[in-house]
Amino acid sequence: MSFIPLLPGSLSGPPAERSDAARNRERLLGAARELIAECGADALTMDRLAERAGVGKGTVFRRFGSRAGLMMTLLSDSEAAFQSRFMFGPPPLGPGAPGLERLVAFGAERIAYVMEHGDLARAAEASAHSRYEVPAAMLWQRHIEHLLREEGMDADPLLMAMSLTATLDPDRLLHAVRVQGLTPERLTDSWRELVTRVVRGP
Amino acid sequence: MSFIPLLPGSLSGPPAERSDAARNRERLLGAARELIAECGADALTMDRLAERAGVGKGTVFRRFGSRAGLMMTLLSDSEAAFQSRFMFGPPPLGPGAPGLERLVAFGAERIAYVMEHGDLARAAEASAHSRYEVPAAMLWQRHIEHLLREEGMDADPLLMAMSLTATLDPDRLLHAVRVQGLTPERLTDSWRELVTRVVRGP
DNA sequence: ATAATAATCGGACTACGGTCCGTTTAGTCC
DNA sequence: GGACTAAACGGACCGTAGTCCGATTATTAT
Repeated sequence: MSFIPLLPGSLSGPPAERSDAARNRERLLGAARELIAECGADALTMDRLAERAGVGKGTVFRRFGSRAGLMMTLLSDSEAAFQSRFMFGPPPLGPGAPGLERLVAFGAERIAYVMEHGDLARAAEASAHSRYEVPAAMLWQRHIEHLLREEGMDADPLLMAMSLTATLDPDRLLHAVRVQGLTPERLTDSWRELVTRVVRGP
Repeated sequence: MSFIPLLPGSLSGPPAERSDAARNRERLLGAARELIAECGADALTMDRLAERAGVGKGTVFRRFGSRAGLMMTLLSDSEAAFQSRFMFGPPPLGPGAPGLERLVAFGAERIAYVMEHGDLARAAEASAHSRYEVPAAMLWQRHIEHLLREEGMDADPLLMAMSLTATLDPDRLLHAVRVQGLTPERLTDSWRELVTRVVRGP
């Protein structure tokens, strides 16, 4: 018998997850990916998901809280990868390059990210209350603010970061590309112009 | 008998509105204003509105198409006033002032507008499909684009206008003020900084 | 006035996100 | 193994936006 639990057991974290709960979470994530592959993220309803996964509707909501929460869970891997790239990865996205170059790279990567995971990202932030309190969104904004300060931005970096973040909103970007027919390259070029002008004061 | 109809009759416009339809539209608008005055725009549901106005639910939707359409109708007066102010009114908002000053004034007025009609504006653009194809929003964006060109903006004025428009999104502005506790003055100052930097290239 | 017609009306109906609560079951302690 | 407890389960239920279609009514021509 071991007195010391060998791995994530009862050490201060949430009291672990019951086995049936874990099993159902996997089932649900699998079913969600299937449905999205078949019909797209927009067509995924919580009822269909529950049916496909063979669980009750209540279970879906207990696991993910809301439709947006489910979408965030589905995105969490690529989201975490993105975060670690701009926080710890190689320049110009990661630390080591000048702030302006990092800002440009950040926008470019973010636009590419939205082009790839667009519908999911949109669905993930389409929550009724507060699309702006999603931890990921707050992190991006603080990151932009940090880079602005690093570049000597004197005029209210918080609000400048907010404006720049608004430019990268998935909903807007997807509309620009899918409805207006603009190319991602053009969006990226415009982002470069924008941040350059904002950083270099008038 | 008169061969020529004396007023808005059958002259090319929509074939006029039946009297009961007009009466019901007035009833509905009145009831909507009452409900909003009592409980706020967010608490206005189409069922309650129909009940208060004493009409069927179908009538509400035939008149306004959707909840967002109703909100747009409620806003149309102040919206039209705003539009004519920045298109034909006195400087610095209207023509006569330099483009940059007009841009600054536009943002300031828009922020004030959102502070006053915020919930309505948010509800009006919260339509499922395409919040960006609302005629009013497209007009603002083209106006900003026009002012940018006037100031000699060389770098993709259309997308720069899109970014600036994103900054003025009612949802974001309301969140900044009501949740984050920022003051409208601070938003206005930041807008001034932003457009100044964007217009004066690097 | 009457009939014909086309628009309007009303409310039952659907789809969806989200909640609630009585029932079941996994983990634990004896 | 058996009893106990807290968590998980499931699906009935709710509120809401939006649709549909048979019944109604304003309007116009005769």
